Amino acid sequence: MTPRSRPNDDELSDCPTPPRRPTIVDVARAAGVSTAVVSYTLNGRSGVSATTRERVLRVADELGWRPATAARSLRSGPAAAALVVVHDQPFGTRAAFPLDLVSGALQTLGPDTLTLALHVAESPAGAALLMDRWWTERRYAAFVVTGVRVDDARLAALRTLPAPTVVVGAAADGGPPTWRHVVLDDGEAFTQLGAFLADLGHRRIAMVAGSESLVAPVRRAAALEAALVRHGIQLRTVAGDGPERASAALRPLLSAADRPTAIVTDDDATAGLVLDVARRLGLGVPWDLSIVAGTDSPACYLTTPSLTAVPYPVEELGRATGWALRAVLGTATSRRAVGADPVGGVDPPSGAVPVGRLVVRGSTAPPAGD
Amino acid sequence: MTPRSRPNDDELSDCPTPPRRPTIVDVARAAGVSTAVVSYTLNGRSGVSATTRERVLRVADELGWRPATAARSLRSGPAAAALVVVHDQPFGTRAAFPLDLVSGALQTLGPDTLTLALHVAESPAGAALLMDRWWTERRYAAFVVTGVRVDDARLAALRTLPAPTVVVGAAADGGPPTWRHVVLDDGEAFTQLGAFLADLGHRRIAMVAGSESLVAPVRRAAALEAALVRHGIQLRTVAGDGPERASAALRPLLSAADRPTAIVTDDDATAGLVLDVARRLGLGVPWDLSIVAGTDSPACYLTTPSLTAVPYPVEELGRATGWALRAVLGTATSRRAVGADPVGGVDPPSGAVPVGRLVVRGSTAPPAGD
DNA sequence: TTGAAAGCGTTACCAT
DNA sequence: ATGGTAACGCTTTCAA
Repeated sequence: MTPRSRPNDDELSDCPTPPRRPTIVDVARAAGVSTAVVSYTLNGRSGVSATTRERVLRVADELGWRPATAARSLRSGPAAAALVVVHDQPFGTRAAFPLDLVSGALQTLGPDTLTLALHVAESPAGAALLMDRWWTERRYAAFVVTGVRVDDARLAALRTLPAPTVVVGAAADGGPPTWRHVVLDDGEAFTQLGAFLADLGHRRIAMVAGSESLVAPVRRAAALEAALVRHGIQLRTVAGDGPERASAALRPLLSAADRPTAIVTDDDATAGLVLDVARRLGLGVPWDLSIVAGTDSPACYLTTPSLTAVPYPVEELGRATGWALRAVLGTATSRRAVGADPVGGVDPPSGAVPVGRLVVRGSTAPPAGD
Repeated sequence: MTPRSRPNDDELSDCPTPPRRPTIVDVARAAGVSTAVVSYTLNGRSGVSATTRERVLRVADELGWRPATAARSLRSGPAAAALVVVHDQPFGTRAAFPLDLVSGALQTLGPDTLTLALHVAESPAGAALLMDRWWTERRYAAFVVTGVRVDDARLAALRTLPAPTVVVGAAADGGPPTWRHVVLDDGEAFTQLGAFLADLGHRRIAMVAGSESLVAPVRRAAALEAALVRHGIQLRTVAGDGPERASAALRPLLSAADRPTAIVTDDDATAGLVLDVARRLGLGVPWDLSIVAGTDSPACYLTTPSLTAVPYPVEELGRATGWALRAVLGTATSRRAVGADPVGGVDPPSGAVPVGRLVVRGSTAPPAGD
């Protein structure tokens, strides 16, 4: 019943060596069938009688058989995708984004279907280089790109490979047919935010913009500006990329006679900074100044007062990314079909991921003179 | 000169299909040598004449040859390690830790040598399951474990596999010979912190502890307590795992008549919370209350006043992790030798990673009655 | 329904 | 110094 471990195994030294993992050859021998039958069975394909299938599965289980990734990849191509995170600036508060995104993606990707690995690169160009290398080495079957830059070296590289790609948070279209876009409807959210501030009575509004090399912050600022214009308000924008630049810009802005009564930031950390600068200048929040963080996070309710913020549904973005990943691997010149059943909710991949309604906390109020 | 792409390629449909990547067979044919010579050349092994080597390298480069990961792994075992991050609670402020750690590890790991992938699991048990699976599937050659729990399912699993493992931030020893420990000398740092506070004149000191299921926070609290005992001070400790528990514990603590004059936290976010609660209670920081964050981060100088903090050298921890990874893969029943040259600094892997001196900012001062 | 055998791309051993 | 070739573990025709 117990098969000999290997035919060409030397008899002497099998005690100290760790026992070889069983292969389908072992399973086939133990089950008294050929390897083809085992392969068919283990991949759930038709053409195997029920009794044989059951016996093979039982034997495989008893032997503790597990597929060897490398052998499988050699024939069928890799069954993994990668997200290469660009580690430009030291990670700020939003640094958990990639981890949360992957966490969300796992909810729509079964753990068996397709695995999503995270890697780190120093720059977009470095990330592009890695993806190029890993694609030609057939290490990954697809890639996920987040934090898209204005002229992004990664997208340029992926376009020429061309590898199945999921682009998160950039434009809703473009790229080869093997690309999918996951978009966040933050334009809509910032439009609503504009209306919210205008309705509160604010007329002098400023935005501390995020990095102007990043696509999403630019889009968000534009959406807010457009919304305010519809209320006859002109948005003042100051550069806010990094704490130094932000506080340098904030001090004169908040000291001036016609200082804004409301300030919107692109991220949560900068909103905290605004709060700090305001306090140093003796401005009461929210009475003298309203503050809105453009990206909600746990840090937003740690401050005094807590910060009104635009939600940032990273997990849902991740779920959508999972769907998109299955889509590109279905579409693409893919080397292996993705598994059947989705794991998480039954959401079919719809349009943009909705942001949801502004989270109003203590940092916003009507302007003082109202 | 240009070799035919494949011998058994059908002649008709090679326009639309993406051209096959060249293999060493192609290189061998083009260079007029055998695949063995090509393999030896590309792996930089001796036994190939200089002229042949040069020709082979040139041809391989012209053809754009890249090794196929799967084929290589099939023979030599995987050349990648994985860090499975446990995503218990939503990632807070320290969430960037894994990313920064990997970033540091890349500095001692060449990109070609060994790649380090990041994955996410829902729980320690889930992570253990994944690592078990991926080890038996021969997907990864080694694993990195961070954020070690008191009874950690991951370590138990890794011990039985047994897989080469790098344990970051737990005890300095233990485990099979294929394990390496990367330890942070935060015990020393917290000892110094105790002396610092005592020297300032503080006598009533409290610590808002981190999660008691995590090894590192427990050790840090113990170090502080021991240091203070040597100064005749008894440390009061309150549970601080999560913002809710922390603020629930802080309010009565800071309202009491014998409230502490100094508070130490385990992490940065909790320190911000302490600052907030103190402010609401009308306590001036640092005059009425000194605050020290047990983990420095960019958030620590965003507050008013900025927070005195214990440094947290994650990148250096990462570099040490890189070294440890090379060590376990040298030691282990490893399936492939790790590459030769370290990339970053020439640091030989010494003892514990030093934390460095306390970063004194605005949140600490002698107690009021002094 | 099942078996035999040909790959997949690379490495390593044994001849030459 | 170089060539031939057998693994590595799995998938997938093609026959039986």
